[in-house]
Amino acid sequence: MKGRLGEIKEQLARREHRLTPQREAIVRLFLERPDEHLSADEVFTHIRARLPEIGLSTVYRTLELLAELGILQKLDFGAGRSQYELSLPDAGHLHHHLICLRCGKIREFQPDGLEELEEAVARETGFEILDHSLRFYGLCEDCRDER
Amino acid sequence: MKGRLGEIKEQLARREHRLTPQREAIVRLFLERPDEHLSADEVFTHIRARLPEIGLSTVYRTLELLAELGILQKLDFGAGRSQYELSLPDAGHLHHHLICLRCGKIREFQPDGLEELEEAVARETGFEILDHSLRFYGLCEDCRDER
DNA sequence: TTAAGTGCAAACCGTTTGCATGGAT
DNA sequence: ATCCATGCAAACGGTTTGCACTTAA
Repeated sequence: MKGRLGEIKEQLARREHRLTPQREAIVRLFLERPDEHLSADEVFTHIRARLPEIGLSTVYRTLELLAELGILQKLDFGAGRSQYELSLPDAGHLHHHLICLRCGKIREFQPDGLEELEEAVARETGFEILDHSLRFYGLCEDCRDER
Repeated sequence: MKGRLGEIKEQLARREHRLTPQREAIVRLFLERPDEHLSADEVFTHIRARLPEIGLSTVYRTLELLAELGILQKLDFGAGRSQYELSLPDAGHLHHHLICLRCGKIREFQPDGLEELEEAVARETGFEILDHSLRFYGLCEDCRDER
C-alpha cells in the first residue's frame, strides 16, 4: 500500500515528468485540504511559506500539468481567475458546486438524476456528451441571515 | 404596442441613461440574432461596420449596463473572454448550454426536473438558491464525425 | 445647460512565454 | 550528456479606467 503521493509520482514518471520539491509541495497542499478550491495565487502564497524561492510561473505550470494528468480539476467561477481542486478518482463526476453570491464560499453537493437528462439531451441534439457542470448560485446560511 | 427597442429605451430612461446611437446599434445587433453568444470583441467588429468611430470601451460599458438591466446575460465559458446573449424575459431560466469542446459551438437546450433537485439541495444545505447553470460539454454532430 | 456618454490611450491583472540556469537520470 | 524543470522578467490579451471632449435631453 503506497500513498497517494507515490501514485502521483508514478503517474508523472510514466510521462517522463519528475516529482520535484516544488511539485511535491503543491500536491501536498491539495492533499492536506481536499475540500478547498485554490487559485494559482493562493497556492503561490501558501507554498512560499515553505519554499520562498518558488516562482509563480512554476505554480502555473504545475497546476496545468496536474490538471492534464487528472489529479486536479480546473474550475472557472468567472471572477477573472481560475481555481483548482483535488479531483478524487473515486468520486467520479457526481460532485458539483453551490456558490454564495455574497461571500464567495463554495460548497459541494451530489445531484441525482443528471444521467437521464444527459441521455435525453444527447438523443435530441446529436451531441456526444463527455462532461457536465451544474452550479447553483445563491446565499449561504450565514449570508442569508446578515441580509 | 411598442417594440422591444422602445421598452429598452424606457428601461434606460428610468435609470437616467440615454439610448445613444452606439447603444441602439448594440441592442439591435442582439435583437437581430437572438440565439447568438457574442464576445465584446465580436460586438465591436460587427458594430464598427456601421459606426466606424465606436470605441471598444464603449462596447464594454454598454454590455455591462445592459447586463445590469437584465437585457443581456453575461456568460463565461472559460476561454478567457466573456460572451453575452439576449436575455429573453419570457424564457425564464430554463435555458442552458451545450458546448462543443472541439469547435466551440454553443447550443441551447431546456432541461426538466431541475427544480426538484434545486429544492432538495436547498433543504440539505441551508442555501437560498437564486440561480443555476447547467452545462454539457462534448462533441457536436459535425465534430464527432470528423474525429 | 449640464450630467451622461464617448473615444482614446494608458493602466490593470491573471496568465503565458522566452530564456539562461540548474538538476535529475 | 541530455533534457526536464525552474526563476525571472517580459509579453500577452481581455477588460477597466482617467481624462478631455461631445452630445442627448
